[in-house]
Amino acid sequence: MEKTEAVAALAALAQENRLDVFRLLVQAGPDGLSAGHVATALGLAPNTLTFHFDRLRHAGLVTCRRAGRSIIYAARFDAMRTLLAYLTENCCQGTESCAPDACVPAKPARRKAKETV
Amino acid sequence: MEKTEAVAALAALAQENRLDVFRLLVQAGPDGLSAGHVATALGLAPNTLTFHFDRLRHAGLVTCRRAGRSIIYAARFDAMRTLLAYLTENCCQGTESCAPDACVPAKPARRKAKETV
DNA sequence: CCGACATTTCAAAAATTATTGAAATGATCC
DNA sequence: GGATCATTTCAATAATTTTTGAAATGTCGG
Repeated sequence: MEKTEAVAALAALAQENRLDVFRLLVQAGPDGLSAGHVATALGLAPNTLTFHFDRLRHAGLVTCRRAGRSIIYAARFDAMRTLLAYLTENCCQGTESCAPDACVPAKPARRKAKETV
Repeated sequence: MEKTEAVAALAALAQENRLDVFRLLVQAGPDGLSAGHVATALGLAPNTLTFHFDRLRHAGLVTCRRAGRSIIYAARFDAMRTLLAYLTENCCQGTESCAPDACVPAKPARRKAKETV
């Protein structure tokens, strides 16, 4: 991942409304939500929301597709993972300062027997 | 983690120079680097760097301590992990859209027998 | 085709953020 | 104590970003 992309993605997330939007989409899963649904859920003006969607989309963090007269936005999970990996690249000089538990699923599947201390 | 903190941390990272600074500190490990060392490494004016350090510090992403006439800055790995976890909270509705490989260590220690495919 | 709805576009104003240069602080060396 | 080095503070300017309101586009149902 290039630095420019990472900055774009972080800048896209570094705003209260957009962070709300993105997390809502992340929690909604791959199927996404309509623009109107998001606007209602978060209480944002539709044109303001378009502006924020645009920034998220240009940052590569969401995709959109038309469905009838609505437009459905969805989080790009691959982009999110790439970003997280970029932040921790070559981290901690081999020390264990950085634990790998980045994904906290809604439904905890099953815990491993024991972590590598 | 509160939304406000997350926005602060993301905003702190959403700037080219600060992202460089933070990643340099992340790669330097828990011991950190002096302000001057960072300034030289990245070619930044010392007062500009102070401004950026301040933002990183207020966002809780770095700590600083004095050592002689230098001041040593270090990444806060705990804060980084908390932020990453916040982004992926309750993610993907149980689908596997979000993989857990957030930490890519500099020196690959030893590979586990087999990854969970 | 017309009316209603969902979303986007455009332009301007308001707010926030980054960089700069000069001067101040604090620690060390002689 | 005075010179020197490392970093910070302060104030001003420059640049970017967010919000707003009004009008436009595209889609559907009758």
